[in-house]
Amino acid sequence: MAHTRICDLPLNVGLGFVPAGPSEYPRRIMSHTYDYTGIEARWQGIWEQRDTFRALNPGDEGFDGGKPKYYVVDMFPYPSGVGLHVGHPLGYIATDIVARYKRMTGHNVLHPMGYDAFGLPAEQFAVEHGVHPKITTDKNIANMTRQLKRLGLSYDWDRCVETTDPGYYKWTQWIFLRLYKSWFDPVAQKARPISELVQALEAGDYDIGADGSLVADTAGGALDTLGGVEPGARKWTELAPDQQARLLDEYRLAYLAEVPVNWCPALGTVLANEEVTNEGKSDRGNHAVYKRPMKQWMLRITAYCERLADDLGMVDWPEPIKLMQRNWIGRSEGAEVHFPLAFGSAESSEDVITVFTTRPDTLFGATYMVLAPEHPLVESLTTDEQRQAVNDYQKQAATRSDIDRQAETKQKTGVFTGAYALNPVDNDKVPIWVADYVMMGYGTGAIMAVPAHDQRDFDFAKQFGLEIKPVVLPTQDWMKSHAPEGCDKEDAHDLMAHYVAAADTFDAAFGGMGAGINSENAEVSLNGKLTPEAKDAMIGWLKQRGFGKGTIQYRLRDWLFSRQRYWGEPFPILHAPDGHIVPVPEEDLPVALPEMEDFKPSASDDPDAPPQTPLSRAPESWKYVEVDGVKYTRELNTMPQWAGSCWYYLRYLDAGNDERFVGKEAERYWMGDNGLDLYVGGAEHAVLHLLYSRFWHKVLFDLGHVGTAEPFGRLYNQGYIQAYAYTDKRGVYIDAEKVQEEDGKFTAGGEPVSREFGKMGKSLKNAVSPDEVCEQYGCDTLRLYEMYLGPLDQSKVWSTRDIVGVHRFLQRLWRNFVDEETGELLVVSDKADESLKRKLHKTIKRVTDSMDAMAFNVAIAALIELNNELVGIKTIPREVAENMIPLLAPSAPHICEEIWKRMGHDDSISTTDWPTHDPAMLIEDTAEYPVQVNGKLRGKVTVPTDADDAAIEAAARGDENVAAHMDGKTVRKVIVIKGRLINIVVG
RNA sequence: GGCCCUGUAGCCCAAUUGGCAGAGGCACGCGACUUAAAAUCGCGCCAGUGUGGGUUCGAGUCCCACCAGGGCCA
Repeated sequence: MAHTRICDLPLNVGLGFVPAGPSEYPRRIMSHTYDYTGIEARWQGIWEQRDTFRALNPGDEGFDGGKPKYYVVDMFPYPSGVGLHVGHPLGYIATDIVARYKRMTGHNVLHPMGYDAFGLPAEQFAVEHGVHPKITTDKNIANMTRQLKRLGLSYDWDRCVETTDPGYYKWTQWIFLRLYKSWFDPVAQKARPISELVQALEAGDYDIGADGSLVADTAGGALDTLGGVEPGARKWTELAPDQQARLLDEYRLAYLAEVPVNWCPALGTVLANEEVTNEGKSDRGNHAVYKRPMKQWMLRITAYCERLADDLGMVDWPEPIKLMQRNWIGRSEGAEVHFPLAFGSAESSEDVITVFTTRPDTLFGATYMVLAPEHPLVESLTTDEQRQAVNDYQKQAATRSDIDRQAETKQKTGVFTGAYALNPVDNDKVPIWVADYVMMGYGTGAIMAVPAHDQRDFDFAKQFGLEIKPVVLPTQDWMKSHAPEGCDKEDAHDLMAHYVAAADTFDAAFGGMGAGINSENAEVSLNGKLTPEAKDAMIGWLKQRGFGKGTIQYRLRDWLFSRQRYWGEPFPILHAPDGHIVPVPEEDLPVALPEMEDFKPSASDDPDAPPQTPLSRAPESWKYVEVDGVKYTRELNTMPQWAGSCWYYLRYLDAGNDERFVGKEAERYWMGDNGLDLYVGGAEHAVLHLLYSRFWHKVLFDLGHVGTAEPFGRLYNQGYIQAYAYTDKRGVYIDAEKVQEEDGKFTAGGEPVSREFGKMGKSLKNAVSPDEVCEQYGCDTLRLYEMYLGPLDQSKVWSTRDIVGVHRFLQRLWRNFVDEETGELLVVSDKADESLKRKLHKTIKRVTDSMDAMAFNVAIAALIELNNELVGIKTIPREVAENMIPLLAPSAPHICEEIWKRMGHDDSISTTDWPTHDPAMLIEDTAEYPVQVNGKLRGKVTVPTDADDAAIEAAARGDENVAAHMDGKTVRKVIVIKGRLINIVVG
């Protein structure tokens, strides 16, 4: 498929400079001052001309397989209409420095860039302005590419990917089909082709249980996780073909399901849980979101919960990000407990309420049960007397948001169903209530309430006068601070007696761990057992008696994968008239988006408005496909924005491949054993993109399409660039550029404004464009400034005022190397003197260490220091110049290329070897030791570097002031730390 | 409410990971150059590390509590 990608368009630096070939390198320049504009445009032209940063794949001509690989990727941007502000390139500059540094240390470096171009803003802009999203997207990509190229970033632009490119989303669709055509084998804990499930079923390895679960046909316990032996199990061969098809759909990793979804009428689409804020609003646009059932595509990410959590152990990521992912996955260990209904027979599942609890050890204290208002059993359980009250309550609950319902401070509400269940441990009748503090979406939508040991249950029980039975003995301290008036808080026995007799008189529930009390039946006793032990004992008993089992519960839900949008990937799916689903044959991919005039989503204020996808208005010729005389309808939803970003790092490896999503050899080489060597982006993607992406990667791994279990071996989060923002007296943001400062007061147009502070961006009107800075100071200055602001992973404040600091550094560097009067190079073949040489080697070490630690601010500081040293001398010894310029080259590549060229090198500095320091040059002949007496600095002594501890100690004792402080006291201890200090402890 | 991160000079930040608190930049002051200013060059200025405890011969660094700012989850 022939198509022109926007990022293929030629460089337009907008400076009237037409890139010249290397042979046309200008020999004479009019002015000899630091002409960053000319230098930067010239070198950017040369790099582009020479393909300097093209990365070779195995098999390419000139590929050197002997070098180690280094694959470094930025989280690719959304091509927004306003272009880049200086906050965006923070990470890009950092990865560029790493890429350039790694090239110089002998690595094959792959450093690509692309665009995540599907999504709401382009579509919304298109709707508002009547322009096709393709046109705005292309325009924005062209602009951002121009901005990025102007920063001198060493991307291999030949590998640029755009998620909206049919040549790209062909493979997004292909991967979707991999998910559709796979199932998750819970025994092997991996995805397998669905055809293997069919084979297993045909071979009779599994039977089908009454509830559709697979039941191992063998007696062995290995397949236990698939479900217990069920009496109503049927053979695969007994099923009708459509039943077989439906059964398979139950196991696919991509499946259609009628599920309660987050419906946002204002956006006219559904949203994933991850796209809904805590306030129950849409992440984008802050519109109201409602729960409603809809038939949607889902991806079975929950099958991978365990591996997604466990495999975080094998990647080098910031701990807080790992923690956030673990929290999001939300693994909790506990037990599933079946409560028989008081008047049921407990023979079939309908007569049982199943709950999940993390505290099975408190089962003896379960004095009532609560169902979520949406729980399917509410209808059948409720007695006639209570029906009216329950129905009213359900209606009322539907209007409250989940957050509202879960707030612990809020007063609890609820209503009795009139029905009872039996606590399996003692056959006590426990009332079944309906209350909205229990969510249908988590666990089973039903809980056993243990009011003595759960605060929400405690509040509820107090409010409705339900029994509070303590079954865990709290700590002394806890009882002391929560005991009611009238009991002796200093008397442990009195406290305990009070608690056991009347836990409801205490002012809170005890949720901690402790010894069991009141927990005994004929077969099991938890009394005296500590919580973990008690849990095990209870789970053992439950399992033995068939009342439950130990399970692991996850917070993560399956991924809602349909959107009612135009500007997204179409699904490669056809619907037959009889409702069954047929995947589009892979040779027919991509299913291209149809050309459409009207692609507006059907937005509405009415939460009950029926969802209508833009593609339902597509031309008939697109919507319907006839195969073998059957008229199929295409799937009319599109994929969410996250789809394209799930795998782009794989496409970079082999961007032009029309045969495969990525060539095997390219994938094996660049992904290596641990995936990406460095992945840099904002922490805001901690739980969305990074989780989805890992999930897809694992599926591809299971199916043998990629060779690593994890995609991103190392992750690094850059901080945000923040900036001052200003509001007028109405609280409206004012353009930061219009604000003036006088005597610490801020005004705009004569009106006083107040200063705030926040992440740079359009909404706070405090964005600074990199174009402005490049024009005024050059991009080398911008690059240095952004790195010099502070540690990369921390947020820092943009201050245009401070840019001059690094700019002065570059000017000073220029003057150190080039005579501004004559343009003459000031590098000479003289030897450097000893102290300068030492300084140089110290700098090499410091810069190298800092580069490895990604502490670019420190690396730059070290180079400024060395440069300041050179200010004092008229000419630069070549041995200094030859080392110093390469040290700076990754950070400020343009000026370094220019000086390098003038020093007589014809090759780009980017291919030069990174300097190495001579350890001998770091060793001084003598060392100065601070001498402490009792930890306080009392003197300094200078001794030969190779002096032994005794000699150092002797020298220290010889110091006059030290001796004075030791006078008349006994020396208790002498600590001599080689190369550090001496501490004499006296007393 | 829980968890995580951060707190060093007027400001941004270093500190070899437990070893002399100061590398660098900004701002400021003085001087040189200049008719003058800018630029440039030179010199100088300033904190005991948010607060209170603890561990240690020794704490910016480790532990506990609190305070402030930021983030994530409720």
